[in-house]
Amino acid sequence: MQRPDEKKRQKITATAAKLFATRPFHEVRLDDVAAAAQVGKGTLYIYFKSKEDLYRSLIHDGVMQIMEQLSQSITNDLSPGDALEKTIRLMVTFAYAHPYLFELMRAIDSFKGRESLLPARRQLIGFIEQVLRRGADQQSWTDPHPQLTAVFIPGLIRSAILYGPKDIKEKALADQILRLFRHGLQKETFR
Amino acid sequence: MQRPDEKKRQKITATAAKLFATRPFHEVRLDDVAAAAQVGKGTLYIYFKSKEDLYRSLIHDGVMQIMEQLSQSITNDLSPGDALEKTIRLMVTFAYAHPYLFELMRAIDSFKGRESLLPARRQLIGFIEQVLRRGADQQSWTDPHPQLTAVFIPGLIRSAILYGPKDIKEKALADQILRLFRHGLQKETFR
Amino acid sequence: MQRPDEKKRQKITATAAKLFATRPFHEVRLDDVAAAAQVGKGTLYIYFKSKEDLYRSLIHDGVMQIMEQLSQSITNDLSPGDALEKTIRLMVTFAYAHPYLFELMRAIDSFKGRESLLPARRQLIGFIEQVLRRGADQQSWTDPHPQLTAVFIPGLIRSAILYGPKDIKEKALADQILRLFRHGLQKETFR
Amino acid sequence: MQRPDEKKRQKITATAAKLFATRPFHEVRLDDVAAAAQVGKGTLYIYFKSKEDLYRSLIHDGVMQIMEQLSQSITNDLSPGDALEKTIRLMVTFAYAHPYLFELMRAIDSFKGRESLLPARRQLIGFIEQVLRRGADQQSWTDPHPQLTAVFIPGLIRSAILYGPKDIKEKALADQILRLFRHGLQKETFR
DNA sequence: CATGAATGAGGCTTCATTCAT
DNA sequence: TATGAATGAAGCCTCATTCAT
Repeated sequence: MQRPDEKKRQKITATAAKLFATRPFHEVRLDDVAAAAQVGKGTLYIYFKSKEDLYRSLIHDGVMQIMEQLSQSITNDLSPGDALEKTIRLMVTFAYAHPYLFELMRAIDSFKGRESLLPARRQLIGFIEQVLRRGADQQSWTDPHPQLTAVFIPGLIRSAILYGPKDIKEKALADQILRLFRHGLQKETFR
Repeated sequence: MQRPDEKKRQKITATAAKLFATRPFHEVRLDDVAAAAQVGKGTLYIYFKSKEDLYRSLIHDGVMQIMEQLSQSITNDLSPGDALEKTIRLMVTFAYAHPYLFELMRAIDSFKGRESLLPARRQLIGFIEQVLRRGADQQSWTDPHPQLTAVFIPGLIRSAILYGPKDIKEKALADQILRLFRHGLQKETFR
Repeated sequence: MQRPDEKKRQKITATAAKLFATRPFHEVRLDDVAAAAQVGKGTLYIYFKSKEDLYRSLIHDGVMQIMEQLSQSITNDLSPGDALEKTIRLMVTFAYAHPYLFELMRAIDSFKGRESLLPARRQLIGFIEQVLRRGADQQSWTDPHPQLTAVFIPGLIRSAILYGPKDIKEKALADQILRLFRHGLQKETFR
Repeated sequence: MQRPDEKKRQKITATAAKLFATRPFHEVRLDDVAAAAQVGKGTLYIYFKSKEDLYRSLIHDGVMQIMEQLSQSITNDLSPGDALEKTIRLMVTFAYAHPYLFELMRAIDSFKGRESLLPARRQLIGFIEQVLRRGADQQSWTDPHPQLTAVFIPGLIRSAILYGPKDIKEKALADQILRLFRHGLQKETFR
């Protein structure tokens, strides 16, 4: 990803992320992106092939970052329970550090070439699924549909970030998700 | 002389829902909507103020329908557990019956007048929250953040519908969500 | 000019005149005309062939009315000076009685078929020209360009009505025009 | 890199003036303006906010030009009579040099924001009025309504240009107007 | 004759993309 | 590499006109 001026590329990326998160794709004008990033409009086309390419790059880069962090942190020597906890905490932390990413993923799967932008997301879901499968295989828990549960995790984070109470804290969110996965809503006495 | 026709409005609505669900807002052409609905382009503007108004109406109508079904089905004589189960099953059923709605809600919250279309969604979330609070109040379960949990429910359904395994069945999805809420992933010995 | 319902036709005409005088042609919607005239939109097409036909009719009818009044009042037994005075006073009176007409004539000559709507105006100008020529022929006055002077008269009235001081009275306007024609701005002593 | 080009703006202005003078506002297509000016359609919007803005600019610029010429030529050391003559000759000359302007002013006062474009016109009328008042003050002539007479002058020119004999010459027009202002139609014995 | 819902041609305008500088 | 003026395809929307009732 070494381009002529990596600094400038990142300035564009950061600016664009903000704008794309704030309004829907079709309301973001490249004029605005360029102005906000303090570069010429033509400059955008030096770093990105098109508006859609810029947009996809944002998502791709973001998801790739989570993926990298996950693959580094979630090693096979962790117990399945620890792996799941770490996965969730790491994703929640990431969501708070990159408040735009989950909002951005909003429309990602709807572009014409739907297939072309799933890979990064698929990888992420696949990774989570493996964590869940390991837990089921090792009988740490039971899950008839780990593939389904895997998509639940980003789904929960996204809905919390976008629609949840504004004052919810990172730790509270992670705890609540973990609580759900550990023992649902049931009374403490079940534990 | 013809009177404004509710049938025609619904034909447009149904057609538009399909198209808006298939591609992102900015890729849906009103020409196509009109053609698919077999009405003139101008006719759209008899029933809807603008493209965005049409889009918002779809969501609004859909969410309102869920709301109505919920308010009719979820009565206070149900036990909290039954109320939660019924809520989830009803929403999942609705999601399968209206495969476009959850897809549509994708971008809805990003339009300029964000505030203007949340009401319906807020109502829905508020309703779910009440169900959850009743359960907590009556000590059927414990939930430190019912407002957060409330947004989880549509979030789970949405992520399953959009990104889950294509062959997942309605019952399996509802069961999985219920399982999660009832006792998480745990076996007796979980952790 | 006997149509099915002459009352209704006149109501439309009167309403349309007001609207066309208030805004430029392209800003007057037939929807508005119909609503203001309290008739259905389709009804307009019973009385007029098209929007432009409606517009032209307004002018045509108005100019024809002036013409009729002029031909009745300005007879050959009048002295040229009296004829000119009567012509001017009559036109000014008409302008005050039909405040919209001169405003309406604004754009009349610019439509595609420019030639097709001049006739009424030409007749009017021609009539005034005859009055002027008679005065010149009978040596009541001198005018090297009676055809030019003829167009001056409606031009003066129009500019006074549209751009003149709002409080100018009918008599004052007629007097001022007559004064100009009689002895220009020159000092009273010339008289 | 190209800078916004005053030349290009003027090319557009000149072209548009021709077209707007030829047909009424609503029959002028911006496509045609762009094509005739040999610029892209979008280019129009770099220099003008909208079709109406383009139109108004034409008038405004034109009236401003007359104003400038007048303020430069009509100085207080001129006798009132000379000032009036110069004013009229200058305006007539301008009308012949810019055959479109008076035609353009046709509909100008009817747009929604009527107030917004009168300033230039008002200035012009105000200027003429001053010339007339000076003459009256210095007893060069008598005029009970200089404000009315002031609007007469552009009114006369306009009607002559638009409706007068096609072959009338610039000098003949100015002479005729001057004759009118100097001593009306009278022969020594008029009336 | 009267109506107003329906139509669709066509306009204005936007905005991603290009390219001369 | 960087710029932003220029472009023109394409969309939303309007509104004169039609026609079923």
